[in-house]
Amino acid sequence: MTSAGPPFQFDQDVVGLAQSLLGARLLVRGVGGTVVETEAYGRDDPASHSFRGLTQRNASMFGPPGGVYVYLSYGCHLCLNLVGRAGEAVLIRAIRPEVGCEIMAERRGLPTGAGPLTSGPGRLGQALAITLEDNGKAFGSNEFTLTAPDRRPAGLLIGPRIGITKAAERPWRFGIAGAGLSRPFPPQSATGG
DNA sequence: CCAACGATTCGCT
DNA sequence: GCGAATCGTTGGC
Repeated sequence: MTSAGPPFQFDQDVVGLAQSLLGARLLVRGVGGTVVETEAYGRDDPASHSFRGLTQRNASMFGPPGGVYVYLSYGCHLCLNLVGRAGEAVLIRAIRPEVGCEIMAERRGLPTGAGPLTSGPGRLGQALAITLEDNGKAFGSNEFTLTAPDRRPAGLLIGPRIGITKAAERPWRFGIAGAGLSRPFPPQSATGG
């Protein structure tokens, strides 16, 4: 039919949310592609921005499920998150660029068709022109659309999260094998594919 | 108030 | 593979 897929279920455990996001079509102001890499950040999670409770920066993490949480990383990069249950969020680490590739390349300062557009949270934020103004907005709005895949994609990868020092042993990074990942997954983490 | 620290990326060795 | 860039948030004094 004309349906682009089932509605997305935001109100679920953040680990399941991070996995179910894989294969979804993400568009920000009409530009984007398919989510291929995510990380889960929980409420009682030393690596999470919400670990020490509500602050001004992480306030949107405690907002309604389906919200947009944007933060500035290393003073340079704006990273996009999907808010789940209170204090939980999914960092979108990589998408496969499909819609508006020329726009994304221009935003990244790269020639069309050359270089990584949206593999890595900082690159993705730049390619999708994410700003702190987007913090607190909602997925499902005109600006942020998210469509779940008809089927769970094959080739699920599971591994430890990237770039953190606390709770690094938690296998809360998820990806789709063979896609444009920000970094390779450790060996032996492929399942079902 | 001040110092330390990132959920990163890019360029150079 | 390693280190600088860069600045808001955080925690301690």
